[in-house]
Amino acid sequence: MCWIATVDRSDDVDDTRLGIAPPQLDPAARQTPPRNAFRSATVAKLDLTDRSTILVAVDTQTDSRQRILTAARDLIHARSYTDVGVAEICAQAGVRKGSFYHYFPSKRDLTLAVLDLSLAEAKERLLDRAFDNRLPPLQRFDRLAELSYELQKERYDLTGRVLGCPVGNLATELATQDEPIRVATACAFARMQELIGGTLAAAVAAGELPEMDLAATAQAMVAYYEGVLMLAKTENDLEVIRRLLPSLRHIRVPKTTI
Amino acid sequence: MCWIATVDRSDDVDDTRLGIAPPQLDPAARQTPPRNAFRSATVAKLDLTDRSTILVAVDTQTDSRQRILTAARDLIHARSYTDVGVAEICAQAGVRKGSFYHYFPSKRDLTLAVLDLSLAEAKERLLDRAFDNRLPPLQRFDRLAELSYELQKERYDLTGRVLGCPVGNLATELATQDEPIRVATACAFARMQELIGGTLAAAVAAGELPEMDLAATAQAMVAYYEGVLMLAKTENDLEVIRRLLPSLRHIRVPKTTI
DNA sequence: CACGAAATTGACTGACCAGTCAACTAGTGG
DNA sequence: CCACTAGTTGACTGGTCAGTCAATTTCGTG
Repeated sequence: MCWIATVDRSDDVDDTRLGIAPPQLDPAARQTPPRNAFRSATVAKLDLTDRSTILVAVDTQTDSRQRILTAARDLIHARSYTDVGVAEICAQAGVRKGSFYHYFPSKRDLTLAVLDLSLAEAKERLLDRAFDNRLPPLQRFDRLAELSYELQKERYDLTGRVLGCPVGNLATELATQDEPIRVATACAFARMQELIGGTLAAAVAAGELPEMDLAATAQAMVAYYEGVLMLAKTENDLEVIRRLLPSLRHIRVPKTTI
Repeated sequence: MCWIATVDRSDDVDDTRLGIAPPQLDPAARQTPPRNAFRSATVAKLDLTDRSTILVAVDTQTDSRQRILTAARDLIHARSYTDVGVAEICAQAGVRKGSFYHYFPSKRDLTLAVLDLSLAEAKERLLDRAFDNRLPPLQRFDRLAELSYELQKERYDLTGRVLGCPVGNLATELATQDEPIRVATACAFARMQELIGGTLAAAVAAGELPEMDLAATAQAMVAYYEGVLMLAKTENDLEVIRRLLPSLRHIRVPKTTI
């Protein structure tokens, strides 16, 4: 669904990607915005040669789903899955319960979607930046430690608490009770392990690190990473991260010799 | 409250400590056991010179409190604090709700008592045995890894699940929401850190380990330990413990040089 | 026996839980 | 106008929650 509006050129409009192909835009469409329309605006610079305005394509799809997701992500991260109810999530998202169940069949499905969202965010803001191939292998661990500290600090500044790792928190709370969530969190850890394993392999190939059990060392690093965040959360002290996480680079599991 | 009974000497009676001082024992007390009395027996070897029996002092205090404690310990360890209700704990303990609140003012107070119980058990079955002064320092970490595996296996054989560390589980779930529990779990971690720190100091003094930041290394080891248990729980795989935990001995945080 | 203390019971309180679903609203196209 | 689709509402269902507390039972002592 699409709607077109003209926006004065002086408006501060962000030039973002167009979610809808130009042929579907109808310049003659009505100009009154539908309910909630401006929540998901995307901008299309079309023909500007004889216009003084920018045409804006507005995706009328509501953003209720997204609001539910982000509300759930924040509440569950700050507390726990079981402690945060659907009613509270709806209240924070500004929707009613029926809307919630329109978008998510169950609380668990919402939480699996929250996990996907958290992973996407961690990928963009943490993993891709830390494990950038342009960085020397060992420096990636330092980068990981720095970025992790910064992200935890961000939440701390908002909430007054060290919140720990959203994946680790959910795994710890639910692994014994909810198999799909256990599997999803285990997959998340496995992905992080792969990234670390790739870095370790590069470092060994470059002669920067000695031979070792790569898979086990990568997994041990994931364990250490999660453990440090757990301790920082328990102490409610960001300095625990700063003090302990840089030593991630020294974690080693030697090859087993029979 | 105390009651005395004579027990035939051939009975297999454990020689344990006496909770009640001898002058309070009345040899003429009646010999019929009160309700639930045998649940909390303590043994007193008194005057045996002209007797063929052992006198047993039986504490008549009911064991309802203890049953509530152990029920809560098992349920909360297997699931989570928020997910286990008071009603369910009472059902498993075989008491009614009023009894629960007779012994514990609140669910949180129960959980603090559960933490104390878990710590006492960990001290007896894990920490005192692993950190036995008769063991060479580095062997203590190996012993810690072995015993931890055995204890987790014990729960796994009963429940079909790797349950993780009860302290770490509670910390992760509740640190941001319940200050007394956060503090209690932080204290538990600090105690483990002290034991480890003492072992590290001994190893450094014996020339078995190089200089390092002792406090940070001990804390890093606690983090690694907890992280490994979390991963094993997430994977629901005891072998994760076997593969990763022995490397605990290699964790190092060097002294910071300015 | 009587009495006081300890222990137990369980109905009750006010609140919250995940999920259901008929009714309604909004938008689009014919 | 109507039909259809997408989205929203919120009362309802059957259940659970932590905690309260008067009544009852049990225990120990004199």
